[in-house]
Amino acid sequence: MLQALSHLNSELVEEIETNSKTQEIEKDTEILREGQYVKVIPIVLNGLIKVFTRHGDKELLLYYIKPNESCIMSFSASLKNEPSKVFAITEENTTALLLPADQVSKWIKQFPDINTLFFQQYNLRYGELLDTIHHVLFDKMDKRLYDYLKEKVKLTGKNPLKISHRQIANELGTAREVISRVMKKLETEEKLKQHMHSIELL
Amino acid sequence: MLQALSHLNSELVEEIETNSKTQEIEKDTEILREGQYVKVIPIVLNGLIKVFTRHGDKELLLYYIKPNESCIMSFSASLKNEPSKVFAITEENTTALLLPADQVSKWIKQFPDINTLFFQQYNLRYGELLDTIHHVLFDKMDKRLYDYLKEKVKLTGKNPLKISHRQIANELGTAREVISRVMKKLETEEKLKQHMHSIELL
DNA sequence: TGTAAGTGGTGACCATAGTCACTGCACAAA
DNA sequence: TTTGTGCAGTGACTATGGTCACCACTTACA
Repeated sequence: MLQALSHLNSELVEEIETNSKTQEIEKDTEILREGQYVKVIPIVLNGLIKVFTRHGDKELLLYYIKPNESCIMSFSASLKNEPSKVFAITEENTTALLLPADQVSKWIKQFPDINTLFFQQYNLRYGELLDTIHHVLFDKMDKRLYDYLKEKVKLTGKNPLKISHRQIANELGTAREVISRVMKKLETEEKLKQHMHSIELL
Repeated sequence: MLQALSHLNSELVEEIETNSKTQEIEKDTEILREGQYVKVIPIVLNGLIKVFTRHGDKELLLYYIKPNESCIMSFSASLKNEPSKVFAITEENTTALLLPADQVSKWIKQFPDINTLFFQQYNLRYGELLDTIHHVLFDKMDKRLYDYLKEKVKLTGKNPLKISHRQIANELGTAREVISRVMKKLETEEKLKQHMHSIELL
């Protein structure tokens, strides 16, 4: 049985399993475009989905959807039949369980248990957005970059990371040159602090 | 009957009315402190609640809870018995309906209809946080200040606004001097544009 | 093998806004 | 009247980071 659903009513789990389909999604697939209407709620089984926002040609990473989490904001969007305000893209090859939005509305009434799970997911995203705000407003680039790299290594399990300065700049909403500069600064600083040697690029 | 609840099951409305109490809260009352555990979910009947976050001695306005809205994040916090990550303060004299958190958990299972309302509230807050992120990261101070003033006039219905530069600076997460400067710049600019004359301070 | 595209490094410059220090002003309490 | 307190205005300085121009290096592929 699916671990993500392990604490739910078995009747509901059966419903979910018969009405949803598991899908393999290749790395770097855009699965949600801003302004798009949402018809499925994905639950990540494994892999990693990146959620971000855009403004002109600047982007900003909002958070990742990790295994056993769902992209709950899809659901809100689907509820009001509103277009999405964010983008989502697979950061790794990802397997996801796709719940049809209309079914989910039904299940919610039929199996109120599922709500606890949904509320938790909402809460999680709210907290992550709040963290993002703190980073953007209160932290300098050096701290933002350092935290970003640490998080990335932790999430992907990859070290060295395979990512270009340009990509990093996008995700942090800044320019490539800035990343170059700050990266260099971090490297020299961190040699002293004995931290940085555990994170490498390329 | 309460307008906020008008589209709910009448049995539920009765439950709510007998188990919740309406409370008058005076302007400038701190109703939620960061790190506090949450036991009631307020629904604003009239007045205005300001929700903000803090980092050191810097603050940032996140959003307002307007009449017929609820502070849904309280609920998430109460669910996991987690401390709150934000602050809330009444911006005006406010009347709120206080739903006991433990009762709400029960109602959710008993009256699944209430979920639609909750999900909508979540969605609203998520969207507002996203807007806040956009303002902070993508907009310059002049635009941020202008939008802030417009919004404030709209919400409070007061013009001229009674608010000090210091307060504005707090809510925008910047310094008083910056507000002074930008305010002056806006005033001269806006005389030309024929916009600003509709918003005044003091 | 030569060319194009992508990547990173770097110096110079600029704009925004955060900080500091000080002024003047209004109002209220002593 | 004097004094204290809070608010606003302002010039000077600084720091951060965004922008521009350009170079060097690698890789792919035509």
